Amino acid sequence: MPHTYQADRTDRCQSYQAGEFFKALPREAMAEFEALSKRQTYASREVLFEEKQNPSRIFVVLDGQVKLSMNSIDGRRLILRIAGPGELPGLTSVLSGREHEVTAEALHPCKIASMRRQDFLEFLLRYPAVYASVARDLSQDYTRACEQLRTVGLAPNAPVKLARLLLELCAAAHQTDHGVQFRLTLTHGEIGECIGASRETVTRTLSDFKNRHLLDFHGSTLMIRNQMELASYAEV
Amino acid sequence: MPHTYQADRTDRCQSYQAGEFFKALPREAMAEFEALSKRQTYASREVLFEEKQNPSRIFVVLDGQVKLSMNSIDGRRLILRIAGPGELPGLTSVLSGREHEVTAEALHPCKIASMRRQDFLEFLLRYPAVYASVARDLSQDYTRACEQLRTVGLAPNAPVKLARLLLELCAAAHQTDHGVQFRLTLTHGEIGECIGASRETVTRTLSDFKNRHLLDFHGSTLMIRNQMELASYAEV
DNA sequence: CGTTAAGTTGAAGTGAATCAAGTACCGTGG
DNA sequence: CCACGGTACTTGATTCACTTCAACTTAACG
Repeated sequence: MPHTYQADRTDRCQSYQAGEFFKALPREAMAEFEALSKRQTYASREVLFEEKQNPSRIFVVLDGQVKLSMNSIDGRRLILRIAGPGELPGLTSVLSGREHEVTAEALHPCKIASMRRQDFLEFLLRYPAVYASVARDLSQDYTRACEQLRTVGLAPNAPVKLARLLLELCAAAHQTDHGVQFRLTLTHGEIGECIGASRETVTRTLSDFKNRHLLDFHGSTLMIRNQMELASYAEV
Repeated sequence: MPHTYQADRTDRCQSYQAGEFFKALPREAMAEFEALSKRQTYASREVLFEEKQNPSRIFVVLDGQVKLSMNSIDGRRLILRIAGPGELPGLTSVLSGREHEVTAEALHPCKIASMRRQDFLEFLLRYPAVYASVARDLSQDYTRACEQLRTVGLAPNAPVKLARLLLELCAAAHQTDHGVQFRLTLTHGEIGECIGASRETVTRTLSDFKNRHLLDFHGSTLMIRNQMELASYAEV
C-alpha cells in the first residue's frame, strides 16, 4: 500500500468518528464500513436525497453541514435540523425501507460518505453490536422531532417559539462574561422555517427581544444576555 | 401449575402479540419477557408516565388504548397518537434514559404489562435479536412524529390539517360501497389537540366538509364520501 | 329523567401573514 | 475605489384565519 493510503485512512477514521455513531464500533466493523462506502463531495445546495424518494443509500456527513427539511408544494418549508459531521441523515428510512420523510441538502460544500442500502443492512447483520448505535441515533432523532413538535405545535405564539429555538442553540454555544455568545449561521428566513413563522416575524421578534435586553446582536453574532429570563419566557 | 395458569398464559401471549413488537421474538425470549413483567389494570384517565419524568419502567399495552400527549403549563395539549394493544409507549425514553418527552394516559380502562427498565435493558442484552423490533418501533415512532410535524407545522390552514388527520384515520378503517366508514372515538376537542386547532374550528371545518359532500357523519360514525378529493385537498 | 359533557353557531378580537417599500450589506468588476 | 446587483434585513400598513367568548342545543348516561 502506498504511504498516502495510511494518511487517508487516518483522516477518514477521524471524520467518521466526529459523531457518536461510530465511537463504539469495533475496529474491524469500522474498517469494513469504510471499505463498503464511497466518499463524495457535495456542492452547496446539492441534494443528497428527497422526501418521498425510496432510500437507496445510507449517508454519513464527514465534513460540512446538511439541512434536513420538509417541503410543501406551495414553497413552504419546515427545517428539522442541521446535521453535522458524524451524523447519519435519513437513517430511519434506510432501516425501515419506507420512503424518506425529509429532504437532505448540503448547506455548504460537504464531504459525504455513502453506502448502498443493501450493503448497510448486511453489514448490520454481520455486526449486531451496531444496533446499539442505531437505536441511540433513532431515539435521538425522535427526541428532537418531539422537541420541535413542542415548539411548533404547542407554543402559544411566535416569540415563545423563537425563544425555544435560541435556547436550543445556546446549548451548543460558548459562555462568556456577558452571556452566551454564538454565531447565527441561519438567515432570518431559515429561522422562520425552523419554527413555523415568517421572515418578518423573526426580525420583529428578535428586535423586540433586543429592546427588552434579553439579547444583543451585531451582524451574525448573537449574545444571549439573560438566558434565565429567556428560558422562563420560553416555558411551555 | 394450576390449570388456569395455562389459560392465562395463552391469553397473555395473544395480548402481547397483538402488535408487531413481539411477533418475531423467539419463544424463550417471549417467556422470559412475561416472567419479568407484571400485569396491571389502569382506570380511565390514569397516567402511566408523565413528560419530564425519568423512565423507570417499560410499558406494553395489552388491551385498551393509551393517549400519548404533550402538555403545556397553560393547559394547551398536543396529542401525538393513541397507542393500541401491542404497542410500547415511551420505548424511546426507556432506551435512551432521557426523561419522557410525552405523557401516557389510559383512555379507557386498560390492561398494561410493565417491567423495570433495568430488567428490560438486561433482557435486551441477552436477546440482541430484539433490537430489530426495537429499531422498527423507534423508526415507526419517528415517522409518525414527522407526519405530525408535517400536519401541524407545514399545513397552511386548519382545514388541510383536519383533512390530513382524517385520511390517516381512513388507513385503519373499513371500505364500504359509499365510501370509507369508521367511528370517530375522539371528541372534537381531542381532534383539535391532534392538529393544533380549537374545538370550534374542528366543528366548523367538519360541517364545511359535510356541506361540500366530502364526508358525512351521524353521531360518532364518520363516512368519507370522497377520499380522493379530500386527499388532493390535504396535499402539502 | 335529570345532569353533565359534547357539539353547534354567531360575534368580536387578535396575532401573525402578507404586502409594500424601503435600507444595509457584501462580493464583483469596471 | 466606487458603482453595481443581489441577498438579507427592517419597518409600517393591511388583511385574514383562527381563537376566544358566549349562548344555546343535543347527546350521553347513571
